[in-house]
Amino acid sequence: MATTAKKTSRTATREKRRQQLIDATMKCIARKGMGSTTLGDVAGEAGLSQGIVNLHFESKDNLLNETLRYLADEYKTQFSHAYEKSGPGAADKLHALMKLDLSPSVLDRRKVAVWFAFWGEVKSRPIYRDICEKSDEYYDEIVRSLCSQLIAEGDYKNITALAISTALASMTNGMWLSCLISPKLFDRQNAMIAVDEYLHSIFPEHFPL
Amino acid sequence: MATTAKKTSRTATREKRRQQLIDATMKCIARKGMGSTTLGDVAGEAGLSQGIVNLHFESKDNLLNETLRYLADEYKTQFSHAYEKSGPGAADKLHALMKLDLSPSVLDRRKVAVWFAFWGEVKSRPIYRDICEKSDEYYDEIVRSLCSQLIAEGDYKNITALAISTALASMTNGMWLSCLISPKLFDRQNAMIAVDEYLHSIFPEHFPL
Amino acid sequence: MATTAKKTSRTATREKRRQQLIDATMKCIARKGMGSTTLGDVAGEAGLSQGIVNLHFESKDNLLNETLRYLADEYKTQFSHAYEKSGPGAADKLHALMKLDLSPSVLDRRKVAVWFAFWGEVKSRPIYRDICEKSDEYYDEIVRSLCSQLIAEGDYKNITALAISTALASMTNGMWLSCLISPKLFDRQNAMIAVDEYLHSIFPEHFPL
Amino acid sequence: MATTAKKTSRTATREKRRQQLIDATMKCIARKGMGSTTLGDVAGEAGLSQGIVNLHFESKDNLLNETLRYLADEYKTQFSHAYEKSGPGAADKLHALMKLDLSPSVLDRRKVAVWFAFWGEVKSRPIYRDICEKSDEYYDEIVRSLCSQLIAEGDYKNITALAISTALASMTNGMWLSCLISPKLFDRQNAMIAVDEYLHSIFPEHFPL
DNA sequence: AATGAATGAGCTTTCATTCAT
DNA sequence: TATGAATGAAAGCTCATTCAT
Repeated sequence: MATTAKKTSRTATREKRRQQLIDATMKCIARKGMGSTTLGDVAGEAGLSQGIVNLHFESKDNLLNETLRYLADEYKTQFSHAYEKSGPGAADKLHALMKLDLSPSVLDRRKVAVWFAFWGEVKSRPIYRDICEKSDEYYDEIVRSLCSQLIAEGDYKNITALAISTALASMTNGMWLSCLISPKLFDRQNAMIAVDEYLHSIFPEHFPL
Repeated sequence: MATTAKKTSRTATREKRRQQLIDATMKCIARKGMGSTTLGDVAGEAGLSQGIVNLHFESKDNLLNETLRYLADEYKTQFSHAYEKSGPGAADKLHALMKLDLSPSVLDRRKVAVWFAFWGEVKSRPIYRDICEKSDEYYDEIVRSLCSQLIAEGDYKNITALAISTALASMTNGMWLSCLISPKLFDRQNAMIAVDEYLHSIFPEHFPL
Repeated sequence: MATTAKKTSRTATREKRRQQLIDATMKCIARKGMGSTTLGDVAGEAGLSQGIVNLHFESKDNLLNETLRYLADEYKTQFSHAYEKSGPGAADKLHALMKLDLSPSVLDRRKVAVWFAFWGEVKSRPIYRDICEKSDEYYDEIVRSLCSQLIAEGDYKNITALAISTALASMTNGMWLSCLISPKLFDRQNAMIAVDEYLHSIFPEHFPL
Repeated sequence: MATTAKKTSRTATREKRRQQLIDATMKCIARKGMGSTTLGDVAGEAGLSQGIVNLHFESKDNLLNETLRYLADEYKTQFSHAYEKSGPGAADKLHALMKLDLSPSVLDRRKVAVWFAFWGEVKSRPIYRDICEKSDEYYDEIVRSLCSQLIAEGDYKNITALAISTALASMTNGMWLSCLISPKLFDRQNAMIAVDEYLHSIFPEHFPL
């Protein structure tokens, strides 16, 4: 049953409007870049009027903060989901997480562009850093813990969970950059192969070819 | 060669000014971010007057293009230098290149911030993409060729040079991101260890522990 | 008279709302100044919703006009009351009126601030001028007539009622300004003394020390 | 000799530009009121472009502050001048000061409108209050001191210098209001007569009719 | 009658660019 | 070549007003 059926543009839940504007913001950033995205662009993209963003977000800065927060939350949700839904073993989970990072829903060039747009301002905007750092910490910790489990389970010597989780996280992020810069050249499959080979070479027992 | 010989004081000055302004631009971008860097900031950072940038670069867009070009050239120079100066073997060279990417002169948070600032606009500025892509291609090709050599030399099966070079390049780029976002947590040594472990696991003969 | 009799609850409500909004307007003007008072502020001060002012006053201009009219009416009421209630002689009445102008109910810094806020726009808003002028004329005429009476009654030479009423009216208005600008320094008693001394020096017979 | 003869509009002393803009600001405030004066109006009045005010004053607030400061300084200058130039006796000086307050150069309706525009915001803008208060204190002190001198010189009993100076200062300020509100009715001569009569009634020896 | 989300004109402010010196 | 005052387009933001509920 249609929840509340067709609503006119004048009435929408506060939350819905905010989400609509955040979506529009991401679209604009992906298309025009962060520096060239104006509140007018965002409003236009959402099919609403000039003042709408300030009405719902107070300021452009706040809109961008919220957009980044949404981006991080959204990723976290997918991450948690992938973690939960995957097979019970640490290897299954680790693989699922790597796969997620290279899946079309995450590694979408437009979405990646938005991430990079924010990363590009991280140094000069402490609040972006805070949000990204918190997000990364959460992610790193889980990956590291999975690596620790694998090390404990297998006969792996001379490797540290920290080094591996660092390598893995870095690798996928670096691949996002490749996708951004050389979309033509970038090959999702090859990327996945590179990850798989890495996993195999480190944890041959858990990740046979 | 004549070009590097004595230049007339006039062109020397001109070139010097441009470099001075590019340096100022990078400093500003690192400190304030790309979006907040104005031509006034750049001129001020260089200790010169308002109109100076337009005088030497015509437009802001052009200044930024030239700055990115400089950044890419500078990296290329260091890259070539590391390549030439390193031991004769492919393994030596590969290791030297990886080391370079994590060396303080390249992996400097301020410099990384500038790279990310440009990457953040790559999607919306084809010219940035062109510059970055060209740079990456050059780099990837050399790394891939080194990997190919190692594969040919050693008894490595089931691995492709492409996957490895992809992994390696991605890994260091991803590490730059960690340095940017979590400078406190980021550990250059651990990063190097992660790379070394990876190289060892892939090419155990060439990279013994 | 029917008008002041029982009103229908609807019109009563309507009148009450308008008064409530006028009161809120004066509070806002006193606190934030005329230039910074928004309809949102007024509605908020009244504990009502955004659109309420336009509903009851059509426009902001109209609200301000009505507020000034109310201010003038309110003063006129107090003025008339002071006039009627005071002793029968012209001297009594004149004194009562002067006293009123310096009484806490009239010379209240917040209220004075509102008067000055409107006076500040008098030059550019003919309607404000009209309202103020009408009010002043009424007031001046009565004071002048009282002065005339005193001159007729006493042995005062060489003075004109016009000059005196001008001086008196100006004096109290000027004192309002002192209260506005130097509330700490301003002394209501000293102000009254100044007026009394003036009256005594002009009309020694009617205003003995 | 022409100082620097005709200059183009593009080049003017910083100080001159600022003054030009302050003049334009006063004109605009007098004509349109403070609330309706935009930076565009001011720039237009000065025959310059949009951004000019922010270039020279940083912000609108600052422009207004500086305008009030100028207004106060200008008055102080005229005041000091009148004080110095007048006859040696306290009576001469006092009379000169009163006359100044009613002279066309001070009591000009446009200028008065500007004063009232600022006074209208005094309550809500502490900085305006500061400026006005400082100005008033200076003025009051001199007038009071002149009154004290007259009291000492003459055979005047039962009057305090404070009460008189309060009355005098208030009177002229109040007359400004009359001029603002009822320019048609307001009569400079009658105003001066009112002041003179007052002075005569208080200090008959010093101010004979 | 009352609400409050939405509008859009108009404001202040910023800043790349121009240009007289 | 360099300066820096001036320009003016464009941005973010405010707010009186409208209107569906």
